[in-house]
Parts: sequence; structure tokens; C-alpha cells
Amino acid sequence: MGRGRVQLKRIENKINRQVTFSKRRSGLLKKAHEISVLCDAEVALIIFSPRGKMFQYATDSCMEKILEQYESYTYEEKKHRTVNVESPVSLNLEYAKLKTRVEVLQRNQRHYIGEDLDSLSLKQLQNLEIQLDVSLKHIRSRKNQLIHESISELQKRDKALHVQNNILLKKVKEKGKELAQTTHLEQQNHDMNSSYFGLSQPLNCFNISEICEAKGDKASRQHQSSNTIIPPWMLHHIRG
Amino acid sequence: MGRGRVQLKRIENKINRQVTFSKRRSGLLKKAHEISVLCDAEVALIIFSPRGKMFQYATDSCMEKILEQYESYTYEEKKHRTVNVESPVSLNLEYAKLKTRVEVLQRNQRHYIGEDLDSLSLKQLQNLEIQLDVSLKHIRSRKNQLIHESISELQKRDKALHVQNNILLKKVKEKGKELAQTTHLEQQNHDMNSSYFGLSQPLNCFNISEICEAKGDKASRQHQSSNTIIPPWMLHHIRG
DNA sequence: ATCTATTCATAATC
DNA sequence: TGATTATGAATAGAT
Repeated sequence: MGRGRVQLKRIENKINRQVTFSKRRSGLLKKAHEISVLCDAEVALIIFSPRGKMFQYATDSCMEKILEQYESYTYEEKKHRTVNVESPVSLNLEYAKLKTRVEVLQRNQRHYIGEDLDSLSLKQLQNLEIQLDVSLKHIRSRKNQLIHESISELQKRDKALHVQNNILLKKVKEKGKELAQTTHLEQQNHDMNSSYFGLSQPLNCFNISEICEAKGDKASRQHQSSNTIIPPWMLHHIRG
Repeated sequence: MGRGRVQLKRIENKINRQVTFSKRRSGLLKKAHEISVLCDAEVALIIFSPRGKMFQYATDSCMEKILEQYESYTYEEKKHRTVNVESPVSLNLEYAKLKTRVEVLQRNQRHYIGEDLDSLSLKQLQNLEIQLDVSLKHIRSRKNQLIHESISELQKRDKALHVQNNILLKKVKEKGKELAQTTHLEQQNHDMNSSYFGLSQPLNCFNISEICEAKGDKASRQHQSSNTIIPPWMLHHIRG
């Protein structure tokens, strides 16, 4: 860029080096910000000038949070194994780090539940809003998945009950025939009609909840309430 | 760069966002390396993709060293004072407690951002959904408040500028009259027209952001981008 | 992944 | 420092 190709080696001229540092630094910060916004990435950028002056960029102005993420990403195992053996001096350090982490997490949590919002900038509020919208999408999607699973499970049960019902029906008929050989025909017919309990309501699953509750245990926590978004029998079914 | 100007806002198309992330990430890492070599600077760059994958660059491959520098630059006092007084025995216990707390908080946090939902029951998912709906209500309400505040503040400024402008206009006219007593009328009219600089753009605050950047520190993270949902000058205004 | 038309960043210069 | 400009880089969109 600029007049002439640049070689990737230390710029010897002190003035040029300083100027280039200043220019490229702002360029780098800008690009860090851009990728952060454009691609929804979290970026932490720290630059020390040769003289030790610091410059930084962090997505959402939250450097600590990103550094914590880095630590947990890199040193996950190391921490858990080493801490207990090390000298109390470093334990102090680890403890301090953890405490900071807890503070950060707690602050975030309060933001996620819509509290302490006064400390957030408009930008941060917007990011939070976008994040929660995404979260809700995931949550609803997962909910639907569970519901669909439970429905197909119930349909399977329904089928099984049908089969069983048919078998029972056949047995009843057989018994009927046997009886016919020892009693009058009119008596036989009367029995048939009153003992037929079969397929008139095969898909009315709502009554299943009563069956489940009769079984006792966890099912009884879900009381009948046809006004909730999800019928309670479905909840029970998923828990089992 | 590329076909067409780029807007500084989240790329909505998932594929494009991912591709751009990949391209810009390598660009950013390259530039971080370049400034490090060319200008003898120390650079630490950490990037998390939206899905949590990490990428990093550090001068001399020594991330920890640079992060320590950062910590000492920022938190010099804070850490060293708080912890050293406690007894080492209870410290271990406290540390374990904290660790558990961190784990719980982390798990919750993942739920809030819509991850790890498989471990939740339907009931829990519903509670989460309700919670996040409430959160979003609060967040949007707070956002609106901030926006309204900033608008009325700007209106106040606008008014003040109008008043000032009118005063200046009067003064100009007075000067004009004075001049009329010593010069020809045509000369007077000419002055009037050319020195009037009044109300054509009373609300153009965009240059304020540049003033803030000149002040250094945190303000410089917000770069000029007239294409974000909220103009940067408004963001700054609210932060200040 | 590869290829271009564009826009961007910036080295040199003032 | 700050602005300008010629030039090489980066990259968005298409393939």
C-alpha cells in the first residue's frame, strides 16, 4: 500500500517507524472494530508501542470478559490440575482471577435478566437485544422439537393401544362364540353390545393424562390445566 | 474494498457473514503481525467467532506475557490488595466454592445465550423463554429512554444554537446599518449576504466524534460509521 | 477456492 | 502533526 511495496522487516528510520506505527495502529483498531460489528465476533486487541504506551480495542468495551474467555479456552485443563498443588501465593492470584470472573458473570447475568441496564450504553443494549432475540429463537426451536418428539411418541402409543384393543376385541368375540354354544342367541347379542369398549375415541389423547396420573409418582405434579401453552400431559410425557 | 461500499453493521446473511469473517480474520491477523514487525510493537489479538471458536495472534507467540502487561497496566492496585490478607486454609475452601459458583454461572449464561438447551426440560425452557421476554421488554424500554433523552438533549442544543444565531444575525444587521452611515447602500447589501452563515445545518453533530477521538482513551473505540442503526454521534452523546 | 472490480489503507511527500 | 496523492492491498460479490 502506498508508494512502493513494503518489506516485512523492522523500519529502521525512527521517524518513519513512529509515523507508520501511528497510521497502522488506527487502521488495525478500525479493522478490529469492523470485523467485530460485521461478523458478530468478539475481538480483543492490545498494542504496546515500543516505548510501552498501550492502545486497546475490545468488542463491547469489555476487555476483561474476552480475556477471561481466552483463559478458559486455553488453560482449561491446566488450571484444574495445577492449582491444588501450587504454592499459596499463586493460589491467591487464581482466587483473584476467579473472583473477577464471578463478578463479570454476575454482571452479565443481571443484564440477561433485564436488570442493571442503566450501566449499559445504547450500543451495548442493542447487542444485548440482538443476543436475546437469537437466544429466544433457539429456545423456541428446541421447545418445538421436544413437543414434536412427544407427539410422535404419543402416536406410537396410540397405535399400540389400537393393536391391543383389536386383540382384546377378538378375544371377546371368541368368548362370545363359546358362550353361544351353551346359551341362547339373544343373550349372546346383549353381552356383545355392552362389553364393547373399543375404538370410538382412539385419538383423544387428553384422557391419557388420567391414566398417567393413576400410575402415581411424578405425573401427579402436573395437574389438569387446559389453559397453559402446552398441555400438562405432554409435559409429563417428556419428563418420563 | 471489493464490489460496493460496505456498511458498518452486522451482515445478516449467515453465509456471507461467515465468509467475510474468515477473510477479514486472516487480514486482521496479517496486519497485526505486520505492525508488530515493522514498528517493533507488541501486539496481542484474540478473536472469537460467533460460535466461540478462537483465533489469536501474539508478538513472539507470547500471549500471556502481553496479557500480563495489560493487566499490570490496568489493574495495578486492585488485585494485589484484596486477597493477601486471608488465611491460606480457608482460601482453598473459598476457592472451591468460587469455582462451583463460576460453573453454575457459566451454565446459566450459556442458557441465556441459547446454547446447551438439550439439558433443559420443556418446563425449564418455558421459564427461560418467559424470562427472556421480560428481559427484552426492559431492554427495549431502557433503549427508548436513552434515545428519547438524547433527542431532547439535541433539541435543546438546537434551540440554543438558533438563539445564538439570531443574536449574531442581529449584530450583523447592526454592523450593516453602521456601515450604511459611512458607505454606499449597495456595498452594505453585499456584506449582508456573504456573512450570513445561519441555520442551514443546525443539527450536524457528526464532527463531535472526532473531537472525542482526539481525547484518546475509550472514546477512540467508536469509529465513524454513519451507517450503523444509531449514528455514532448519538452513541457518544449518550455515553458522555 | 479462485477471480476481479472496487474500495481502502497507507508510504511518500509536502 | 495534518493533508494529499499515487499506489499496492484487501476484499465483496460472483463464479
